[in-house]
Amino acid sequence: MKIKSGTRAEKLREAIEESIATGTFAPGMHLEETELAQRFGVSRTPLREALIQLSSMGIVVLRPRRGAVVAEVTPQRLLEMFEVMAELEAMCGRLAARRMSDADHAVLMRAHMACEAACSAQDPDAYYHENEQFHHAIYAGSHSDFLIEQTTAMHRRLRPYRRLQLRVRNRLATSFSEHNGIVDALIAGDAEAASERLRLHILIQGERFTDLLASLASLRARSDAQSSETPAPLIFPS
Amino acid sequence: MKIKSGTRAEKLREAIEESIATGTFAPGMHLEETELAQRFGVSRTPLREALIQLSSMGIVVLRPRRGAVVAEVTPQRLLEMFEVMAELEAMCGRLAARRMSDADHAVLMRAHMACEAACSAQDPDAYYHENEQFHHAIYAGSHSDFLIEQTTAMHRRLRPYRRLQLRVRNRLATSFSEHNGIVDALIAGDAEAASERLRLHILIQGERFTDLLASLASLRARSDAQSSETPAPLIFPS
DNA sequence: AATCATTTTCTTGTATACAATTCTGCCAAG
DNA sequence: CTTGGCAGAATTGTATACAAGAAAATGATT
Repeated sequence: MKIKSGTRAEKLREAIEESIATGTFAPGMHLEETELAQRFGVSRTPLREALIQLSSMGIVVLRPRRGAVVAEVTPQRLLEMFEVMAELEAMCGRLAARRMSDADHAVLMRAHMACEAACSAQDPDAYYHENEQFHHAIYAGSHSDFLIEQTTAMHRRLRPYRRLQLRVRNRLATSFSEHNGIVDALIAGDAEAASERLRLHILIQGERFTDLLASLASLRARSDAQSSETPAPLIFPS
Repeated sequence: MKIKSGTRAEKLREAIEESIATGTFAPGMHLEETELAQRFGVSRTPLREALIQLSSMGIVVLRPRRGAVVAEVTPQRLLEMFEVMAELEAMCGRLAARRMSDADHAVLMRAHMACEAACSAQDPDAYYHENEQFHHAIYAGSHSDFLIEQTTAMHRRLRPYRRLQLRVRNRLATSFSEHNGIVDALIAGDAEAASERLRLHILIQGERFTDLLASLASLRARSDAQSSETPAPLIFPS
């Protein structure tokens, strides 16, 4: 059992991050320090520190003397994020194929089986969770601490989008079948196959998701008449 | 001419970053808020905000209630950082080979020529600067804003190590000859060649540098007798 | 009526004051 | 000599107060 590590700024960061991920704070929304501080029952000092952290993570944009706004993510940018993610995961896979121990394999297989169960049960929420374990097992298998950190951070940043993705028709079964190929390559120690299959696994998610967002955006644009100055449509899961 | 954008926390971050890069603040050193605030002539508030930013960048480690220390980078970790950097640059190269416009090519060639001049003049400082322009031209050529951001951030983080690297014998000439191959692949639009050559270009730097550090570390270990608890040798350019 | 200048208000940036926790040094007991 | 606990000091975390810049509102001028 882990004791929570205090420092309100830390908890605030998580709370605000959550609010953004769930759409309570919509993209483009202006985050006023005084108002947020009141809402969370703290002073402005820890709140500012939380905002600075979120800014470093790219989740909010902090312009000097002009306050903080929730970062807006265009479909184009989201695609670029998934492309980078695909490259990082591919790298994890390449190293993991060469470096995973028997114990690592066991952890991977356990996560893989759990994915299979969730897939059979048609349970997207369970699959979402087990899928995270599965991918993290691969990151860990790379045995490169720095790579693990970078990839985990990126994974976290894309989390809300991934989650939405799993709800589209047949995605669970397709995803699991892709996992099968990835596991085979990793167990066989085939670095190039593991790398390439992971890259595709992620790229496909990104492309599908970007398509989804683009169609949503065009739908919205049609209903919005001519809303004057929104240079790039703001997109985020509900 | 650009006006500097106020906010002391921002300037503080740069100042501290510089002090760490130049070794004034050595790895493992405890950064005391009150003392630093006095030294820079500001209060603790903007100083803390600067430390939080540096923590997000991985340059300092911030443990709750226990203060900030300059991050220690082991040779192992440094190698891992260069490996990730190599992958990012390779990705930039792959995209750039397909996407660079004539204008992009012109910018690249200008930087390449400047590198050649610095190389001929045996001027490491000039080469260091032109080399940055050269690599940034490739990042920009990828036309992926997110990738450009990530790669630039990583480049910045490795900057002090790169700089030291350029002083080893013949490295300038070797580096420039590698640049030649990269430019050829980019102009020819050969994505795989550009990607692979960039990956090697960076990996070689990382490996050489890690070797250098490891030998320095073992030298130090020998002279240090048995210094009790330094689990990983702290490494940073002077 | 529209536009520009000015003043007012509001928000952010910084400093200081206070609270809470951790580290240090000392003393005592084993 | 070591170990354990207990003040005291020192340092970090948070709140509040103040300063400075930006947005908003007001009024004067064309």
